[in-house]
Amino acid sequence: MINVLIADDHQMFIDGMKALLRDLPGIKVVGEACNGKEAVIHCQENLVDIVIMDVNMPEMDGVEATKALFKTNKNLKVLGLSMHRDRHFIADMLKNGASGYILKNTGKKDLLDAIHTLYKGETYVSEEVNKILLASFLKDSSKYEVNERLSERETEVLECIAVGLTTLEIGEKLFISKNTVESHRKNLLYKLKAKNTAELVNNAYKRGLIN
Amino acid sequence: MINVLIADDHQMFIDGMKALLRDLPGIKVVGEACNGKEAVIHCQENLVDIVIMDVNMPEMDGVEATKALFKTNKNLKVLGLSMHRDRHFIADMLKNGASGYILKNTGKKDLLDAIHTLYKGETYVSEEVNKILLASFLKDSSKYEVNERLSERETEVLECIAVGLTTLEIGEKLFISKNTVESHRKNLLYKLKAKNTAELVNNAYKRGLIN
DNA sequence: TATTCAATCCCTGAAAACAGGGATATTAAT
DNA sequence: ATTAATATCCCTGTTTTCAGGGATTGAATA
Repeated sequence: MINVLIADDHQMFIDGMKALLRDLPGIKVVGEACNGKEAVIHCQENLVDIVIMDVNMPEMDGVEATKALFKTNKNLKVLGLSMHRDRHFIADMLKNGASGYILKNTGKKDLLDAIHTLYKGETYVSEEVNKILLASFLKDSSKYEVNERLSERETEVLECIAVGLTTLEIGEKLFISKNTVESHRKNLLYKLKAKNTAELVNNAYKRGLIN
Repeated sequence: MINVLIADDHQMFIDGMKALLRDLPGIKVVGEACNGKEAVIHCQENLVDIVIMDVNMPEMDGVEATKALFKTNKNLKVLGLSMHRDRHFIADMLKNGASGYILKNTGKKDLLDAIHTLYKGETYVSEEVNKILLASFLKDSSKYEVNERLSERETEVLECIAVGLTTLEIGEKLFISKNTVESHRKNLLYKLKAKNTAELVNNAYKRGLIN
């Protein structure tokens, strides 16, 4: 019997997934969580084999939750799940201990394949995810890799930018000079490969850095 | 027997929903659609009582699809569905013929309540949706209402802004003068109540105008 | 028919963002 | 001990956006 936990911030998705897995032999949904924190707590207190983990969640996102889970329990398998076909999420999840990744626009078959593959101790990525990873690899292999993970400060600045604050206003709010904010801005543009503020916010959404 | 069609752009959500409704007496999922266009076509060719319609979809969104469906078949009931708790979507759906609305963060119970209520010919909005509508009503009742619906052109410009094009570049791409683009920009800022480009993109995402 | 609305075009001046340098202190990792 | 990353601060000049006017056309609607 494979014990599965579902972590997603949309109850209806959880309910649907539970119904999907309900009648399947060998699979049992033993719990649900609407954010990363709940997922981690549940796994510490109960026996869970596989966590189906959405990446974008409030409180604690899927990447952080996976990292936390992997630290305490190496036997636990995490299956990453997201709407966005963004390579950074996929890479972050796999780097931090996830054993598989599928997109929400793939269907039931891929999900079941993934669960069974993970339970055997192997890695599963759906066909589309594989393409994304391959394309990403080919593009980056020759160049030096930029650390696209944002620092705490950068994330703060990003959030301020998104709600419409100007550089000066952000400086006042965070008690730093406007020059500093401009530096963070530059680094954000670089890291998120954006040409201007509009694209910055757009890319931040695409990567789920804002919700 | 209630014949249900599910329209959502995420296959996994459709599969989950199908599983959820599978074993229920009196309900039968007779079809699925991954965009508004498919939903409309399916309803023209098959007998459908209720369409569970996601708002954010490619090709043709839920609002447009509902409008189209309502023109040809008044007996058909549409249940609006979205992740975002944005009052504009809810209002747009209900104004254009939807008989109910629920959010994806509500669970199975609300969904079933909604389906049965709609089938009886009544209107259903979940508790949370009701709160949103009430708050919206209280806020707007005294003021004149701004038509926040974007024109086609404005939507085009919005999309260009989001991918990082400048006013000049947008003008070149859409074969209009930069002055015209600036006008659209101004109207967009006004309609989406944004102070600048960053907040504009942010609000557009929050309302699901970009995906 | 009159009016409203979308879409187009035009202008100016101020504010903000962007490109592009450079610099220092602290901390964490190699 | 050195390096790398983070966070901080500074400057200049150019480009872009924003706020604020105004105007015309055509289509749809009341």
